[in-house]
Amino acid sequence: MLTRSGPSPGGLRAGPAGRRERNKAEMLARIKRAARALFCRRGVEGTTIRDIARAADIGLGTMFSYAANKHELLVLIFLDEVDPAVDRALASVPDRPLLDQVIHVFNAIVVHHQGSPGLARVFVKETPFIDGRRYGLSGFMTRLLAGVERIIDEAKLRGELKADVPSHLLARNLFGLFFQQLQAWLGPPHPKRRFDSARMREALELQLRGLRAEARRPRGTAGRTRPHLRKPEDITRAKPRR
Amino acid sequence: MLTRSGPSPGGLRAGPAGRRERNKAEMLARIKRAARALFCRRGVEGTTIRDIARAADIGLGTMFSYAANKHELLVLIFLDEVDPAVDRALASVPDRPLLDQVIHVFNAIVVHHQGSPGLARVFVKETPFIDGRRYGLSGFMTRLLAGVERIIDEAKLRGELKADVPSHLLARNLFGLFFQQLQAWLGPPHPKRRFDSARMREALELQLRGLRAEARRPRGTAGRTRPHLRKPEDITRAKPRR
DNA sequence: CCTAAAAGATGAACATGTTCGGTAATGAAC
DNA sequence: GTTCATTACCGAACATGTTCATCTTTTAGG
Repeated sequence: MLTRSGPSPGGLRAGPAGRRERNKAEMLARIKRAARALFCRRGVEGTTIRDIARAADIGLGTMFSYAANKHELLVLIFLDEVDPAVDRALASVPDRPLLDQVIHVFNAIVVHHQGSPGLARVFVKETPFIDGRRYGLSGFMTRLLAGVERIIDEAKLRGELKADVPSHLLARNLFGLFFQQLQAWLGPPHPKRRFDSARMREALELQLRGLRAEARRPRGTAGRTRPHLRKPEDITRAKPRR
Repeated sequence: MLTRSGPSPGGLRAGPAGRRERNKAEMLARIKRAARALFCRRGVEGTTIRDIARAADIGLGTMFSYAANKHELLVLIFLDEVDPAVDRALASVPDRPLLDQVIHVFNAIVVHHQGSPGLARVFVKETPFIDGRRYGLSGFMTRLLAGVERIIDEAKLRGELKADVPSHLLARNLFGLFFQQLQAWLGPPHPKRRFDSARMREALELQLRGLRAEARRPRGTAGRTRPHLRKPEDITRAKPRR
């Protein structure tokens, strides 16, 4: 191994966290970078662990002390990107009806996945089946659901939603319906089809229907508190076409 | 291969569907029988394709002309059992509120899966990600959703549900919420936990809330058309405890 | 009956994920 | 500075899913 040079003769062992820690962190970063590049270029199944090890200049066996297996490695990488994307979305919830707000959050995930459907497919397949405590997936899910729950609570406060709706349960249901859409999109071996955001909106809308507060409505327009400002599809992303 | 004897000297080539067809069907049956037994005894991951081939007295390569891979073989087997179970459930929907009826159908799947959670785990994981057209999975899903839709329509007819609720969409949502519960049950690597039917009921109940018709109600008990006859949990299974 | 083409079955060979016993680097104790 | 225990790293060896060139059986045609 020429690149990973010797014990670095003199200076910089002053690192505060110890050489070992730093090496480990750097190595994990190198693995993730190499894996991400290869996964993107050749797909998940088209990439062997040997490829990743070679690209990261790391022994084959070492890979397995950083990720239990190939698929979990992908989850690890994806979470690194999805997690801040969701945080950003939660921090930028628009001032609109609850349905649009929830879709805004879920859309952060959809948009990210659209960048690499092949990888997202594996991610969505593996996510419910890995040990949540590892890789902070459990924390991610908790934060996401808590965020949705907060949005719901705020909708209650501004009188858009009935107060007796259990927020936690509703958050879980909404996410579940969203995840169903994700699976329907990425599940079948059609890497082509686009995510059907109109259909997701329908599904979420149906869950919300009847839960809306009925006070202060001028007429009887099916319970909607205020009118939508755009057509349903437009919320997806800036992209003006379609 | 001694058992699969020679060209059977004289008689029984009179088979109406041709020897070839019959052999193929019989072979598939043999594969499924052997695979099911081994999967049950040693688990999916603990069973190799070589094991199955040996048990079924079939060449290794032959396996792959009957099922594209090991997991799809499991789906094939499971569908054989789940499909009639669901049909039976759809044919025996009790005369009760919509929620109980839907749970009755979904419960057929839960009960079946409880018999072998290890296999069910793989089944639930793979199901959304295989080609639906193969193995009749697509037909199964269509029939299941159509059945739920029919139940919903009947609920509309007897005035339990608002007439403007899109039945098809509601059926999909209810199934999606059910499937989420399945994944939550079988997904994490805890083969122990039992299916949380109370939680499923909550989730489905929340989807149904507010969709119920409001006419003919004697008082204002949250829109329920008629009272439940038992406590919610009891619908799950005969088991009186809990 | 004989022959040829088509369909099916087969297992050796291959590819790749994963394990594990051995080796080297690191940090602590003295 | 030396010693020692701990941790990390490594890749050969293994296990197993999957492919494919070859052989066998079946069917159709003459």
